[in-house]
Amino acid sequence: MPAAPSFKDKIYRLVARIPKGKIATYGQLARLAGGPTRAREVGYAMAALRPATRLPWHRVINSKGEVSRRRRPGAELTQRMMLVKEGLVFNARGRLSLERYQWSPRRSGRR
DNA sequence: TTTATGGCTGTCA
DNA sequence: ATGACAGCCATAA
Repeated sequence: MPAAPSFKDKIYRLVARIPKGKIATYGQLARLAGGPTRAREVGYAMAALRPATRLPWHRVINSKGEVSRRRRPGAELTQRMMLVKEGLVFNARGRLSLERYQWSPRRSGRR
């Protein structure tokens, strides 16, 4: 029997499911992983990814619909560029419409 | 141990 | 709209 996956692992699994052209917020992922108050850990989990990861980490943004600022400036521009490349459109204030782009996971094997 | 720092978020002024 | 604050909690030092 496999050990229960950690919160972090659940987050990674969820991120892997976000389809191209869609985004999810940190808080949303935290809720889906069963830790409604642990959004910050989601951000932490993203920050811990290796540069070579295949996870679509760039599809994770904050609740305001914008790319979060980080410690190392510049990387956020990369993220934004990747999203634009996938066809998402930022408005004049540098935000994405959550209405339009937020991912709604379909109930599948999870649970 | 304690303190500081985050890729966060909701509430309130 | 913006900004301060308080919860949140894993990591690092």
